[in-house]
Amino acid sequence: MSQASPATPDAYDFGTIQNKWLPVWLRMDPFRADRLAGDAPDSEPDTRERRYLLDMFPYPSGDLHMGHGEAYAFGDLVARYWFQKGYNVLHPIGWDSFGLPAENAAIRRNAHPSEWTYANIETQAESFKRYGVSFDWSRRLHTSDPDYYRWTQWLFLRFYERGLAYRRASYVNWCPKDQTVLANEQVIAGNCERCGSPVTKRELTQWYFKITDYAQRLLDDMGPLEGRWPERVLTMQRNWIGRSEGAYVDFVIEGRDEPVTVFTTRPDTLYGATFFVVAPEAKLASEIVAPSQRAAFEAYLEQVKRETEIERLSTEREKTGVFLGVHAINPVNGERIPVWAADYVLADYGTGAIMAVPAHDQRDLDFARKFDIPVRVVVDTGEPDPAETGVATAGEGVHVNSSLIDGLGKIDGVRTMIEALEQRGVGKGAVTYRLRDWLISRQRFWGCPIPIVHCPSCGEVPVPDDQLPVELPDLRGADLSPKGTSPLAAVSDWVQVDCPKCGGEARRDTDTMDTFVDSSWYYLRYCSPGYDGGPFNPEDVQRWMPIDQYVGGVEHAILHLLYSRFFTKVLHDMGVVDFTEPFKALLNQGQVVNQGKAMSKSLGNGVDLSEQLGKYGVDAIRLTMVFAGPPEDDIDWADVSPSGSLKFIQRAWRLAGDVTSERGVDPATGDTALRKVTHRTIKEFTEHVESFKFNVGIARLMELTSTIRKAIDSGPGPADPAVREAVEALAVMLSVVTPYTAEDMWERLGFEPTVALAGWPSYDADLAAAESVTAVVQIAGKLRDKFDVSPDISEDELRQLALASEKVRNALGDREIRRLIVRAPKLVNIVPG
RNA sequence: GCGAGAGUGGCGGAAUUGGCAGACGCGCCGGACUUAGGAUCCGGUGCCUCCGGGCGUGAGGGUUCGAGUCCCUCCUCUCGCACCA
Repeated sequence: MSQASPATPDAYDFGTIQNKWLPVWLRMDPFRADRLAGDAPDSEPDTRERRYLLDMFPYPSGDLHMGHGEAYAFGDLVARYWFQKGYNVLHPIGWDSFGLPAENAAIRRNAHPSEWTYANIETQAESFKRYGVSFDWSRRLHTSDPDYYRWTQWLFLRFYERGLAYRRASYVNWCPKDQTVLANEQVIAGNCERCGSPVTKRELTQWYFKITDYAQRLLDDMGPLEGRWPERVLTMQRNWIGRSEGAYVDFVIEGRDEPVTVFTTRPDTLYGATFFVVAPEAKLASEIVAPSQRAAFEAYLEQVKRETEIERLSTEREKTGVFLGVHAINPVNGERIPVWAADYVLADYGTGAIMAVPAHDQRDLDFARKFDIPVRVVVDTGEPDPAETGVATAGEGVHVNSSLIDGLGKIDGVRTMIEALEQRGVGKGAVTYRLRDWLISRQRFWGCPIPIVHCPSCGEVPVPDDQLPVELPDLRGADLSPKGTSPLAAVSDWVQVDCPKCGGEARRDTDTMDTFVDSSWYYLRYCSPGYDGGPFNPEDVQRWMPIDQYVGGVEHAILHLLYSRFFTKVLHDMGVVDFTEPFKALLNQGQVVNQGKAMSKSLGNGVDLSEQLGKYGVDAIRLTMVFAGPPEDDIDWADVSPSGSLKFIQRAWRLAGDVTSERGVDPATGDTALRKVTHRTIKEFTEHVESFKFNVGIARLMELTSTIRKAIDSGPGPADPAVREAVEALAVMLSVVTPYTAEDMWERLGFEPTVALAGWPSYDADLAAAESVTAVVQIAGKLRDKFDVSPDISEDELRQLALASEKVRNALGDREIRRLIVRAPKLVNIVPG
């Protein structure tokens, strides 16, 4: 098509149209936020109502792909709709430009990560422009720019001051391929979120953000997001945070002064505790192990450390463990119970130790049966004895063998037991969360350096604000290959630094931050991109935030979205923003797949966006994405028809060339039947856009297009003002999906660019209202006749019409009418006797 | 195992409060115009049919004058979490 002869008045050629309008738009730059305010400092402000639409910014891995094509088609549709509605719209773009792929590419090519990164950014920027996305290019940012990461570091230091950034030694997730640690959120089913390698554990000292301090608020603040975020994202976040209620209980360990606290959700089963388990990696385990058992314990610990997360998490796996040679004292009955180390207890959840109640917890029962530990029933649920069946009775029942709570049910038992524990000072009611602190340090080069100096005499010293940014050294040509420690550690003249506090010799922290830190605040930077008095200008953030509509993939349901919510709450507590949630509404677009499977090189089913654009043009591809189905559903490229989209676009475009009436003629003198369709379409398309039912909206535009075609060819003809009215409205509505075609139609209709700011068409409610509706007559619920009636027909009139119908009387025969339901104006149901 | 969501033609998908099932598109069939058609336009297209009609929204039951929609049981699929005490 694009290779065909250049566009003549009757031949649509998308290549010609794209080449014609793209330079015009770039020159006009029509999508600047605050567009009505001049650039002069004393100019009037843009007082229109503001809307902030944000698409999740891309990672610059090569050119844009099909997934980008889909996501940005949806985001752009909404943004362009808001522009047409006359809002002052902020629709920015930038790049999440730190990250491992750049580093790995640099290692392969023996180049600097920035070369690969910034080259890809330029490629993507050009592709976005060609794709016709309505960005405000003046606000572009890259998280790998020192101007940006200076403020990432600044924020880190504010977190540090507030005790929300800290370092500790712990067993952490380790990706052996990427040679770096990972946050809990970045381990997907035991595998590295990035590269898919099985994750192992390592004991390392790492930086954390104390997101657990915000667990309850992260839960509570989801209330207002209900209905405006996808339900499944909210559910996933709730599950991830994982609040659970129960109690802390203190157990004395023989030979140790300090009692050991455990968390349990079933304090009511305390009398059924027959052993005690400590996580092998927990410090406690090696502290309390008896000398006689130390060798056995250490062998076990080695074995546990070798296991990958996948092996460890497998539910079929047999329980393992080792007796530690000591006993704990049950605080309610003084009973001595053996203490074991077993890896089914996690070191970093609760207190890393549990009381085991095998009768009423399946995991404890599995363990007890394997190691011949007694099972004592303390809740009678009416089910058979767990010791015999091997099935723990975890449900509700009446307490037995439990002294002070005998005879009580679960709820009363829990309450009474907590009261008793509190009275004796050996426990208390408690809430814990599954959420862990966010591990943010990474042993890689291409990220934001952690602005901390380690001084032999002063300890951790923050880099003073006026010395930010701590810039990455130019490691061109250096060895970046992963070695398990940051490549920065090898750059001695970068690492060695004077201590900001005492001036003595000190060393920089050599880890870089998780790139999810960079992306946790970029949406704030967009509000005042050049600002150098802080990460953002609070006044500008006040004006634009929170984001009215966020658009992006569901793969960030927890990761990025949870982190950003956390950041926003911290900034709120710092007093610099007055909102607590960054994203008022969220739209998750689905994935583009091919032949039922995710596109991948190994499957050979990849579809290249730029190739599709070359074949069908930008508009047809965008339309195909939007028309394929609901935005949140996956699109199988094998099931959709870009050529069908192109056909429709051409049909619409030709209409503009057929209009022969002049601009500005009063459409009221035009054909009423066509006007009704036009106005009803405007009404419905608007509603469908507002409710994100874009595919249904497009269907209405297709119907309008057919109707106009008929009006021109076999109706009132091309000179009728109603035809012009219809085509103008069609062009403006299409502009949110197929901007090039719409612009060209607009020109053919005699207007100047740009159709993008032409203003959304309004509709006449009388014309949009249906003049007649189809009433149906059923007999016993089966359709027997239908006819057109006025929408405001009375029940009586409708009943008369129905009973008078020939078809109805035939079908009814001589049966009695037992009941008659009339729902004017749509339905009559006759129930025969 | 736990949690969430979804099952509608050959396909993608439509269907206010329960009220014409299958909008729109793809594909397919037929026609027009053509030297030609992988262009364009027009028409048809859920299944069965003795052409009266009958049957149809994963299966079975229920509520109702009326169920794709509400309730119960089951089946299948997708996604998330996965020893969280």
